[in-house]
Amino acid sequence: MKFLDIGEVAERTGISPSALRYYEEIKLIRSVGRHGLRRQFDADVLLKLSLIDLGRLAGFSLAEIAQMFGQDGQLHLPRADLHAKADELERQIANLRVLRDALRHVADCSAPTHLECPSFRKLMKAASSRQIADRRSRKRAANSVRIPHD
Amino acid sequence: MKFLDIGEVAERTGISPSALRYYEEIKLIRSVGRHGLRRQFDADVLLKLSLIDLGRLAGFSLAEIAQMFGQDGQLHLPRADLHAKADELERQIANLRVLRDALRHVADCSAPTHLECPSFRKLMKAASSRQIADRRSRKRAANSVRIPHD
DNA sequence: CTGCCACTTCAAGTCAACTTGAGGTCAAGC
DNA sequence: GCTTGACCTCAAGTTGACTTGAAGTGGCAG
Repeated sequence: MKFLDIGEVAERTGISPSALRYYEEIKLIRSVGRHGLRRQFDADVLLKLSLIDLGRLAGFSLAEIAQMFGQDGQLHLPRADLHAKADELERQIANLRVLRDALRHVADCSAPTHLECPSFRKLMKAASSRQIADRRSRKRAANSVRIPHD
Repeated sequence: MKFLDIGEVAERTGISPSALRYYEEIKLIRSVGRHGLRRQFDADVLLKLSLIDLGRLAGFSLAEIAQMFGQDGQLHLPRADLHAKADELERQIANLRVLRDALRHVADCSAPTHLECPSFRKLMKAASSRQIADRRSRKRAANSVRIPHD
């Protein structure tokens, strides 16, 4: 079988070796064994790292991501939770769209002071109510996360 | 005029007083003066904080956000830069959509091991090539950011 | 058999973004 | 005039996610 050295994994994923060691230390990924001293990774770690990277991009912490993978390493969460996460992403996407639109607006409308431009304020107003709601639900979520003892 | 105490700003935005002081310290926001010891904020800081929060959600660092506001405190960047930021957001939104779809897929398709489900792998494959490109462009962006000395 | 070099460990350092704590101030209400 | 409570400063601490550095190891090419 063809296993991967840490260097190869690093190169293929763009994640540094030290980060990969760190990920293994916190049990986010697993190496399948050693060749001499060297960790050997199974090729499917690449897929997992894609997923991890995607999760980080989405603003999840490594701890949250670790939770999404069960302790067996498979993606494995109650359906309801997965849909909840997806909904959370949905809201975040909406927020990003607001920000994107705001940036485009600023680039194009270029009134002297945007904080006073009515259509800009309107854009922001719509966003800010949602933001506060998000923040509250995030807090709730954070509080409700009970990390099971190892 | 009706100015706002830090406590009121905190309550209306959901951002803690200590965070607000920190934001002021790094010159991300400004108070208009003092009432005794107490900072007084103009009401428009609320809008600015909305924008800041939105930016953070989008994954920008406070330093990056500070750059988007000029040193005069107004949103004020060359058009091209704004559009570039917007494009970056666009890509990020696309990534989030992939993640969202991946989560929904896992919730619904529930094959025993997702890492082997072909439609799932396909989803990931599409994402991972983009991720690596993103990472590279981020690196470039980070390197090209030269913080002007105060 | 000898080097080389990509790996290894472990402790400590770094950075962003805050939070916490100790000790102080001051305007407003009683 | 005194208390109260929301603010203040400043230094130090915290958390997450790594990075860096020093000192060591071991498979493999020559």
